[in-house]
Amino acid sequence: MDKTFKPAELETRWYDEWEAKGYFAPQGGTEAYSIMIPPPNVTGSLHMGHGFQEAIMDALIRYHRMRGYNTLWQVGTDHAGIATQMVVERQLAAQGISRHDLGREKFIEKVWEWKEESGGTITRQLRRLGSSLDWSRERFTMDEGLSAAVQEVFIRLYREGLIYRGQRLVNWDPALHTAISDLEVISEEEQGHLWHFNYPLVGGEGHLTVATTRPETMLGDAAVAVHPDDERYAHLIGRFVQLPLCNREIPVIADDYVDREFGTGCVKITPAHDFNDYEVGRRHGLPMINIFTDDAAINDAAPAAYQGLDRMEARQKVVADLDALGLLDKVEDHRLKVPRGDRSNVVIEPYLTDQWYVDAKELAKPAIKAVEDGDIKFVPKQWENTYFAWMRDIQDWCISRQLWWGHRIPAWYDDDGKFYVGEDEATVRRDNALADNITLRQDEDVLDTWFSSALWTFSTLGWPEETDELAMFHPSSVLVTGFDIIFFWVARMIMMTLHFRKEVPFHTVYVHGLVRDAEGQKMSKSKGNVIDPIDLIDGITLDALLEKRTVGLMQPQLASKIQTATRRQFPDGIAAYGTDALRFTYFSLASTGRDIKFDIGRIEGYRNFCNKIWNAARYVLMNCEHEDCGIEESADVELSLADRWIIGKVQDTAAKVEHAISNYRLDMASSALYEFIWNEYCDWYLELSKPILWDEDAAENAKRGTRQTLISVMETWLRLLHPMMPFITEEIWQTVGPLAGKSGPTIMLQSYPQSDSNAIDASDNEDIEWLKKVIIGIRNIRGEMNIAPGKELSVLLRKGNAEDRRRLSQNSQYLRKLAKLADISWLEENTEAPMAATALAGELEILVPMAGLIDKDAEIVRLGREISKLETDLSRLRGKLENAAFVDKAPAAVVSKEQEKLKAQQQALETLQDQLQRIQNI
RNA sequence: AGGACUAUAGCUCAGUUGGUUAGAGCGCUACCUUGACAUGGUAGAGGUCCCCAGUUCGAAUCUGGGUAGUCCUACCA
Repeated sequence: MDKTFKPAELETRWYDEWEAKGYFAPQGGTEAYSIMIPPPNVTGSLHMGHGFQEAIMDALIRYHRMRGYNTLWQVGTDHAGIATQMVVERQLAAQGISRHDLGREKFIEKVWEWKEESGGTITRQLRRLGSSLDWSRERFTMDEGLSAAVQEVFIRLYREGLIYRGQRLVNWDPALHTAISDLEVISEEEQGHLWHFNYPLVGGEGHLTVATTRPETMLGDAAVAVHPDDERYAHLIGRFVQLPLCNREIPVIADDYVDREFGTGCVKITPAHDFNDYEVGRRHGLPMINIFTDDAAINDAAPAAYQGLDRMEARQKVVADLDALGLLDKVEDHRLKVPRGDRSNVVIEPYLTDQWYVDAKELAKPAIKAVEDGDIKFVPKQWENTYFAWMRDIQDWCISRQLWWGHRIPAWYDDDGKFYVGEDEATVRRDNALADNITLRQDEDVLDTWFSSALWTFSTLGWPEETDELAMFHPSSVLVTGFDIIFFWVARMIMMTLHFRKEVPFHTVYVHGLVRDAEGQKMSKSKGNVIDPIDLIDGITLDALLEKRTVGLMQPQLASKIQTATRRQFPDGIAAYGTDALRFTYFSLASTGRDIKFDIGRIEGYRNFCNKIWNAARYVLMNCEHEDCGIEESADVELSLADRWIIGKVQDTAAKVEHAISNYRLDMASSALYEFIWNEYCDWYLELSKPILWDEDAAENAKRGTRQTLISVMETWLRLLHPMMPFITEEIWQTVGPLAGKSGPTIMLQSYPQSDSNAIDASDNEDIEWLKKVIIGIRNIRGEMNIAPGKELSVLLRKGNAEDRRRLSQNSQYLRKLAKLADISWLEENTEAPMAATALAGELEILVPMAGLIDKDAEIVRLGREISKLETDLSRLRGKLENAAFVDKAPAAVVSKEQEKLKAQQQALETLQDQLQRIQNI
């Protein structure tokens, strides 16, 4: 084995082998465990959030697979309607072509080409992460099977009256020319203005002043509203005002939607261009005057002077014209929330169109109940509130999109605009007895991407067929996802699955945090702070990283700023840390209810951990390979104290890991393993094994026992660690496994260690703790007194009880070796102790004679520090115990524990004070 | 406007039902290339657990009120 761990080569080697041998496929068994991957965008690439999420899922999957569940991790990708179409359109635009130049059919061909070309990126990256996905069942949301499921769901919902077509105000994206759902609109506060206009009253005297942030919409005004109880305007209700620029008269109406306190208390009502006004308009039977084209330019419903102007040009002209007429009262600065499309980033317009809707209210009812009843649990639980809040006030879901890439809506129109829903044109004709001479044309629109993702848990398993996979793996065990798509995806999956399967899609929703950069900023291309997980695995030079972060920016002027920041943060680029280190970093940060600030220092630490593991294996193999490790049942072995202790410790660790994973606390599982492997197994046990293995006088069965323990405990923790660090554990296990008597082609399919508390012996633990205390006491003196590490010491022991004597007699070998002692012996009663530095282990006094080694003043300082620590501690303890209320009311066990502590500390203090005095008196 | 989350060492974070001397990693200081490992070892320094009040014998932990930050939802023209 190499001296340092080199992940690159063995990772791909093992992944290829696992995949080729089919280990990722379900292995059979009666109890199922399944996870459906949140399908990434087929043309996308992996980001840190994916990396985090996949790592969590893979650990859960590997853990359950090893525990003998029939385990399926369903893989697949999403067609991501708008996102993908935009990419292809942008490519075409670079060649000066629009999708309309190509026509629908040709354009869709292009998209499929692009999918074939780029679709492998993300799946390749998923493999690099070690994800044990069942590639043999890979699905795509526009597969034949999934498309059939989409169609089935649409038609059935339509027939049940849960999908309908209607004319409503929608969020219209004037750049993409499509409706989008409320969730796809991002509203953020921006600086704007509030314009105050005077609308003259019809019949002469005076005017009403209205305020607006969007002056151009006045061209579509249908009324002015005041509050019904507003005395200022009560007498005007029912009269008319002259709508300037338009030569129309519009009524003054009363509606309690109006806030009397805001502005003038008069609101212009534009029913076709504002969601609130739309409702007011409906209540009052006002005309819906649409003044926009699809591009949000002014259409011919407006006065000729404005027709054809873009909305922003129209805004300026309206303001200028009103000003010219003396009707502009004033302009104020005003902060307002501006709605923008999450993809296009252009300002969204409320726009009156015909669209398809899902009656979400109806579907939400059982979906709410499922969570209320605990059929679905959120981890952490607080997300249930978020879910309820949204579901209880859910709005109908606009599912049609005016795009070409997606599932086309299975509806056909005749020339009268009458529509028919069905599988295909022929079926529609037949079912509706439509003559051949009636022309039918299919709805041009496609469905929202999330419509097909909502069916993901069951459509991937073959629904609407009742397949064996559905029976076995549905409902899935857990959904691992970010909170950002609880509404987009999680809620809709719950609704659709309950409706069509009458069962939940998953039993648990594990919601993880967002991965942010070191400053806590969201990672985004435009911020130039994106880290590609693959670059953490393979490493990347500074130049390549700079290139990656600045190429293809939407706003190229940001490039130099990004370069500066990148150079500052990664002056030498990024080192190659390997997949296992990256995964372990994710786990260590996966605590609940908290976003992750990605700190490069963490991954470095876990890279070192990999190296530690590697070298521990080298040590173990060096001592065990080609040696008798006592793997036969009948082997004559004697286990040392250290052997028995570490065997217990690994069981203890197994219990901790099991508990942590069952609570989705992968951070706790990872830290339990880290601490055990590094601080117990490597730091102590490997050291404790040396006195036996290297002692020529040691009995053969004792050596055999230690070898057996070395190898079997390592083999056990390799399996414990495998779900988190699949590669390094597999590589080492290949050699270690057989030496421990295990057979099988891969660690992946070995059984997961089940903790056995019988293996834990309390008195062995105490003995080792005692040993550690004595060794640390001596090392402390050594370190503080600057005694050369190689210098062998002669140490005396004093006081102490029978247990101390027993422990010394049984463990002096360990002490000599680990504390580098020439000699350790008891100071006989009545013998004068030499001048010495002192350490304490309970009652036991450990004396390191000073002769020539120790500086008197330094020891005085050291003792002084120890003493003052004890004194602070003691005064706190005394205060507590002198408090009658504490002694009376606290549980007896707590009180006696404090009393014992007090006693021990007092004794320690006295000892040290004596010692200090003696030294001072020299 | 409503709601959620966060605040612990210089940095990134643990701390499960209130009882620890408040922990880890990184960083820092000193010493050390000892036959697994300098991507290492040994020892050490470093904390007003955001602030204020309350409950309690006892609060980092529970309650209330602040402060700061992050986010979600709904929005006033």
